[in-house]
Amino acid sequence: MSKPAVELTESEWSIIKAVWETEPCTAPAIQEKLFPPTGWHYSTVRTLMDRMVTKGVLKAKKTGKLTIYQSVVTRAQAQSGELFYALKHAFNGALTPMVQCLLDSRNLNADELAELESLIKAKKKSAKK
Amino acid sequence: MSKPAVELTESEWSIIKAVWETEPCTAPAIQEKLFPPTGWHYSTVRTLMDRMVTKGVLKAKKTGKLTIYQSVVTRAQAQSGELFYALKHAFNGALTPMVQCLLDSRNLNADELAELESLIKAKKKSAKK
DNA sequence: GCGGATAATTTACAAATGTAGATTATGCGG
DNA sequence: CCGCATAATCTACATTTGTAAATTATCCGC
Repeated sequence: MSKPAVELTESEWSIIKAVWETEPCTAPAIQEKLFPPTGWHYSTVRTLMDRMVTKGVLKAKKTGKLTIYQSVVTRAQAQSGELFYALKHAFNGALTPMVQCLLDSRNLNADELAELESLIKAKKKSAKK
Repeated sequence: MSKPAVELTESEWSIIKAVWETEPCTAPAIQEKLFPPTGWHYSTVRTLMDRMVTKGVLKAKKTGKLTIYQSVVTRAQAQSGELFYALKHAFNGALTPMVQCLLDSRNLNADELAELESLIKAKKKSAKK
């Protein structure tokens, strides 16, 4: 029952996003992929990834000389974790103010607003069972 | 133009929330208020608050032997910062998936959904100018 | 079987964060 | 004016995070 609540640092987010796009994958592959935006060297990436294995957000399996990594948490889980963190700390768990803040802090055009509206409509429907 | 993007740790969130409720206030007052939930001692609270002054999220003014603290960032600013952080890292800046995740990860009842809907309606109206 | 290329391992170190004890200063009530 | 209660300051230390160099292991092609 208990979902240990995924919490990722900024660097870890970079890593896990790259992993999701490539897994199963090796550290060198991730390093190469992340080098342009981050400039991280291999040992940096490797250290981060191994720490993430320790934390249980990635898993590693050794095959010959290569270590193959995979994610343990899904993107949705990690997203939820991040969102809950914000909801809990910044909004004391209150959803409406959070959405209000979202609406206020970005300049949404009519299309976007319409899209959000339809998301809610859809949710209403599915909840009504 | 530049809003330096407020970023708070979990402990800092606790502190600043207490400050918002009490300011202007002293460190002992905040410590007392936070002791029940956190168990933090005076020096802990004090250290955190002084670090937050350094970061520019609180300001302090000495009056006699007392140091009086006030927030520099508003609740709304801090909330935006937290939300943006999540939006940027977990959702690559895409609003719709974020809202989708919000809708999915909590069991919202019809009332709540209606409330969200009306928030959006209101926003549409104000945006249409 | 050997040398390179590639990957892994080990070790390091600074900054940030979480937590607080020990020491010192200070204002107020008697 | 002195002692006490309270607050402040200073110092400390462990853990986590960010970053990486140096060293070592290992496979693959020649």
